[in-house]
Amino acid sequence: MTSPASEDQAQAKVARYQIGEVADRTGVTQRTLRFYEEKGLLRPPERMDGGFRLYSDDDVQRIEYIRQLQQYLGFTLAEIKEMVEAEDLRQQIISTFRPDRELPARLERVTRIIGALERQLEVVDHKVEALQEMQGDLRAKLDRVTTRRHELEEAIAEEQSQKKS
Amino acid sequence: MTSPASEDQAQAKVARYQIGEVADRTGVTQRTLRFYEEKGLLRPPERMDGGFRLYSDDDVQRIEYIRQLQQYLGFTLAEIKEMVEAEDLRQQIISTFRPDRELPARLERVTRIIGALERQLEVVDHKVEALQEMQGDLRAKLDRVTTRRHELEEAIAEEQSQKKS
DNA sequence: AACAACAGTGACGTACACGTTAAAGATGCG
DNA sequence: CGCATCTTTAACGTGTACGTCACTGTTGTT
Repeated sequence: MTSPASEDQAQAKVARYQIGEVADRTGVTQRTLRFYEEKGLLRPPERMDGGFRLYSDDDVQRIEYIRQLQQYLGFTLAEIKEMVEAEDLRQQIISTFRPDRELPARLERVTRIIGALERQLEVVDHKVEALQEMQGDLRAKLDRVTTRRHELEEAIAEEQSQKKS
Repeated sequence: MTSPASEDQAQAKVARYQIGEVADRTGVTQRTLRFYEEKGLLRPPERMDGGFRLYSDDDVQRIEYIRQLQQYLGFTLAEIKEMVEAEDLRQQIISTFRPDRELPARLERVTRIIGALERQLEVVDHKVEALQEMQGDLRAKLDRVTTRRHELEEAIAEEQSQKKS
């Protein structure tokens, strides 16, 4: 019974996926998954005996999060790395849940997380603002041009009716 | 009097800037300005006799617009090119302001502009939505973590007062 | 006219974000 | 057990968005 000191929680059904399946599920390539790991965006997943990567549902969620940040929001991988590192810190604190002792250390980590979150929020707020301004501009332009189309349509209709007469 | 058919509007004070000044004003490098021109993001500006580029206020505005799209909104230059091309079409229509004849052609151009604007709006709407969701998530996380900080602070304060007693 | 400072055009270099082989080992299935 | 399929690492290739020379030509100042 010399188990390597792990897996004691009732491991009911912690699903694990190989890289191929994760790639299919998330829509990113295997290469990209390894790349993200290399760059520190993903924590090194477990491995099976042969060395194959085994991803958890958490990992899958995180990959989807990364893609969101990248594709829809235009963050660079470096920025995303900072953001997910903060996320990691949060996870650590949650798992390190011995509710007393080392309170000052815990306080400090929490404070750092708050700082990171605040910085992220600032960036996001700024982007939202810029985008909403754009949205307004675009809508205004669209309105004006749509009006012009109506005018043109009417002008053409008039021309047609004049030809007929 | 065989002028090459141009410049008849009272050209009161159309300011022109050389590339260096434009670079300073907009914060982009000269190299980038030439690059944008090469890629079709900026219309080729006027030149003076020696070949130096002369930018207008319109050009400067456009450069700032491009930077907004790129930096805050995460559009690629290819996407931006599409967007500013639509803008160009609008300008052309405004300048080509002979109010009758060729009405169907004008209608078609207007319709194309509307299509482009609608596509842009769709993209922007999507991004705004994604960002606002993020914003909510971040705020929620921040709330939770801030609560935890208060708890920790109180716990520490308690510990302190116990030491004193 | 001389001269520094600025601007022009290539051409090559670079950082990011992956894609694409290539070669070798691991797994699943009949 | 054999064999196709999958996964591994390593190395090189690619497109985007510029940066960095290097060298030539242009402008403003004295």
